[in-house]
Amino acid sequence: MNLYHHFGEQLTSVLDALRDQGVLPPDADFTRITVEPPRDPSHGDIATNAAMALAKMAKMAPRDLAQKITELLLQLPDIDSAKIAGPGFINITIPPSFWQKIILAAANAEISYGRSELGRGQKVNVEFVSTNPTGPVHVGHCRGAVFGDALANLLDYSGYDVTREYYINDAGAQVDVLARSAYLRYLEALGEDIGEIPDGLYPGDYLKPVGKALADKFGDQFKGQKDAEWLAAFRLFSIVSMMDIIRADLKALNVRFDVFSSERALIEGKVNMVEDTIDDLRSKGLIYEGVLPPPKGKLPDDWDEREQTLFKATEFGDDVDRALIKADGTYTYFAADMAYHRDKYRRSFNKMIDVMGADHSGYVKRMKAAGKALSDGTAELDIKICQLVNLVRNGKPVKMSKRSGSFITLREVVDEVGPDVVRFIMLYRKNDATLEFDFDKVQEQSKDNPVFYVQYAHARIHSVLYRKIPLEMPDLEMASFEPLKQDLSVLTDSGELALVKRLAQYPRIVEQAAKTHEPHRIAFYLYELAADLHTQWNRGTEKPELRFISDGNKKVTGARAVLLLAVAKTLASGLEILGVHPIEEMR
RNA sequence: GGUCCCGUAGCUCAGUUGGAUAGAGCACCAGAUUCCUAAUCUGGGGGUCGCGUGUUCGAAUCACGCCGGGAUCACCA
Repeated sequence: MNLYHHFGEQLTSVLDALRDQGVLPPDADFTRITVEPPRDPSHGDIATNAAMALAKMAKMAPRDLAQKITELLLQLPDIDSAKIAGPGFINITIPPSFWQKIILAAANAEISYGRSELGRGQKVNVEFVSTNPTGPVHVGHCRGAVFGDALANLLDYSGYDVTREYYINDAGAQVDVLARSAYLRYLEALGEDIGEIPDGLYPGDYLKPVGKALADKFGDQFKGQKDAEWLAAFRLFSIVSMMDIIRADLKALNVRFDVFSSERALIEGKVNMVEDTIDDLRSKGLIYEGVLPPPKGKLPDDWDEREQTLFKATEFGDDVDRALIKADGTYTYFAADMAYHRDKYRRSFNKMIDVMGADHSGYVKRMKAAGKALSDGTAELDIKICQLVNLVRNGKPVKMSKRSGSFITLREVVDEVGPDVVRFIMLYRKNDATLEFDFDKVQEQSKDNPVFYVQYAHARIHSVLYRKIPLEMPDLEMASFEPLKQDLSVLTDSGELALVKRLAQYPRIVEQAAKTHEPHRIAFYLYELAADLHTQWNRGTEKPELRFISDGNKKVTGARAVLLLAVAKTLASGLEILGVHPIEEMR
């Protein structure tokens, strides 16, 4: 039940009528018309710019056209008043009966109030995390993991057919390093003294169990053998082990995937898909052998000018053409990624979203160029960049040193503060703004902590509906409670109406968040809804007649219970999109 | 130097995809409150939306140019 869609349709019917009357030209364009809440609530419930947007086409002054529109609007049901304001805005107010419908829509368990059919079942692929399978998930990937998961939830909630996908980068040099590191641990498990892990190999303890497992599996048959003997087997075994760890790490954060795609499989399958992709592009005239100009400004000291196989990325908006084959003859990461995106496209994903870290921002243009080239412009590829997260403890930034292996893992953070806190905080900021994660603040049980604040609102309602009401007003016990039979016309207090109006915004917020691929909008909305709830709760301490449980007044309490139910369900719905549990009591 | 992101109240940040007098939290100031529907409440001050030009009925929002901060910059992933 989207208020603004409803009245948008009403408005369209009025405009159609005006077109039939000849007031508007037959080809009048309605696309610039908005139907939205006015910034200042005193202006009314709904505002439209229709008269201003159409004034030129109608060859009328905006206010004169507004007059014609309002006359027809006032003949419609569910419109109390329609007034012309300012340069030609039309401000509409709607009657209490309509607000009551919204409360019921939100309170009714049968309807998912915020869901929409925006996506119309369209397939969308959300690719995220996609970290190298060389160790546990680093805390730096936390944000992308949460963002991608929440975005997928959001799109699913908005009527898309969503696939969550992880691209395993198991074909580059790193996985060879992984295999060599595992080999050392294998020797260690066989009782050899391996000393310090040499520079350039992965030093982490997490490879010890892998070494042990390899020793159990292969015995000492590879001891002292050349790497050609064992490299491939060790690589495969290690990658599988690392993916087990990564999957478990992500699960701890309640992040889930539908599909794991392997980069190596693209190259080593029956058809070499990377080669196939390059052939494809070549037949479109988008591949050539050439020499790239060195980067402008400072020249890398080991700059080596040479001819390479290049993709004409500049034809699709990139700044330079991009290399596909490395000096050693293997494919670049980009070449494989093109093949991968072509694969997604061929799996009929016309809508793709890649979630990347800030360190990949330089990669966006070439990937978008690739998306256009591979789909002949028919695929929509959006790339979301998650900015850095700065960890803070005791008021000081947490320093991390990759070299010593003392990096902080996703698992450590989740174990310390819990998945709900990590998720909410990561989403309580726009994805392209840097974020501060303060271990002390995010665990604080006070209203300064937005996670606590929102969850507390939900718990408070639960306490009224499921603890207090059964004690004080057994007739309204939730098990047999019937929202439809309550008289909502008694909800007239300003704080109650504020809650209702906030509830009415929810479908619109979800829709905007889905359209812009910005789940943080949900988090901010939930904070505001929680604030309205807490405010009304607090007013009850001053004025007992405003308490949700009104002494001895079953009628009022019943109506307020419907409102609380609506607020709780909306909070739970939004939290569910964010992947945060709507807890029922504070511990 | 190129590219991308950011710049909004003292601080941390929203800002309805171009709308009316730009918002919230913290901090600050002034009151209330020791009560319980547990983990305060109410009110207030505070702004050149980095700067400038342009686009139009209308700009924090769009375009271009500067300034400041961050990320990144053949071949890695």
